[in-house]
Amino acid sequence: MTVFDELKKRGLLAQLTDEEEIKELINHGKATFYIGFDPTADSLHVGHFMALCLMKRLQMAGNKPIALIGGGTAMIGDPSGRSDMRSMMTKEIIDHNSDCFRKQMSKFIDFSEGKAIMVNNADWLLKLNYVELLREVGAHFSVNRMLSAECYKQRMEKGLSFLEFNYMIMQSYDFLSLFENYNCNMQFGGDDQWSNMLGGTELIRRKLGKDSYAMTITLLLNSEGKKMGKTQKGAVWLDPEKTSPFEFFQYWRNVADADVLKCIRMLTFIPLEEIEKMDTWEGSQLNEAKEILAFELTKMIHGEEEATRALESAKALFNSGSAEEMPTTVLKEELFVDGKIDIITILQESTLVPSRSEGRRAVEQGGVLLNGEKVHDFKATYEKEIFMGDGIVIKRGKKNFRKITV
RNA sequence: GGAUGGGUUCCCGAGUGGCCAAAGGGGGCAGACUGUAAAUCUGUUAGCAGCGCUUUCGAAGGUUCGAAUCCUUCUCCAUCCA
Repeated sequence: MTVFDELKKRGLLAQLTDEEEIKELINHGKATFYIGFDPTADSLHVGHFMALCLMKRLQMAGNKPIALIGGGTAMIGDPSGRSDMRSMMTKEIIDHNSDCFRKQMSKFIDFSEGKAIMVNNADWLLKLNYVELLREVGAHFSVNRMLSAECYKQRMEKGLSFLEFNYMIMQSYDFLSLFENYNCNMQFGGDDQWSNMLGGTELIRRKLGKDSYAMTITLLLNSEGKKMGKTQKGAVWLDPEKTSPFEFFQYWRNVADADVLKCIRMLTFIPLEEIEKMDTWEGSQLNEAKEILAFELTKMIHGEEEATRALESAKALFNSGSAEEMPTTVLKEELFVDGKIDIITILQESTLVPSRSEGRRAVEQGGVLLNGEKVHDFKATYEKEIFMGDGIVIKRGKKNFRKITV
């Protein structure tokens, strides 16, 4: 199967400027393409991961990827699909984030000589001269056209600053520079980038009279139409310091039935034939598929060892209620009063609850278990002795476990 | 620059002097049911040393026994006019 067909069958392709031409180029390894990543945080997340996978697949097919870190565009902030303005970041933070991105990306993509390159658009964007840019680039953009772009729709109601309005120009300029300096003839990205990417191909056509191509990948949405890879607490990060391998594993282990197969197809490298077999799975059998999904993804990002550990922990935890590998909290000596400690303090110390009030509620509603026994009284106190040795296992709700020792 | 409307808790949104820690919905959390899924039902959803206290309605001042609500200044947003 050709790369193009594979991408298509996995449901990764969203919009393309010229299907035939793109197919031809990427199937024969003739494309030099770029994907931009704005360093808006100090770690990549799942959305970036999809783009990196695409990069990897195309690299394996002999195409040359350019990973562009948006050190310059991050100074502006992409308004696409957003309902409010991004907070402005300082140069220092952007530089730091760029470094983090660079390190994480190197784990997935082979940047050795000739295989792929990494560039930072701060290198050319920050040097631009305003008037010159307006004459050279700005003249080729129609404000009317830009405003009618779908990506600004929400912002047309809430307000759009001139700063952000220029984002499209910057991204288009990036494509032009890469086209001229690196023979980059294609740009890929998330589907929300479509308008910005078209801006680039248009600019290249108008300035240089040459053809370039753009293709977007489907945004990973769940069955409710929300972006996946986000939790109440924020994004699911690739950095193990920000989202532990176990949490990462659990996120995927817990996706809805309706979303498992789609995730496996779009995110993993499992051969399509195998995925097709899973397609017939139903009911509780889908749990197996979820386990595969979680394991595969954890393996890709944190390595096989961590993935196995997460899998084992999860199994042990949900079957017997205990496990070797579990987030552990060590209680400090001063927390004990007369050799005792109360349940609320334990909950709070272990970060199972954010406040004492919530801890009290959790106990009152019967959501707290200590070594498998339901805690009925929020005033319950415990002797220091029971935390000795292996300690105890405390559980809040169905899925939050913590081991407590002294 | 001018006119008008507006900023309420995680989000949307009611509330125009005491009955307001603030209706309703969404989301979250917990319980029941289950398959670590979905749907449904129930409870809960500012913080604390539980029936009391402390902080909260864009910010700072003021009026009042008492302010989310009235006044002043500031600030931010939207719409219309320039």
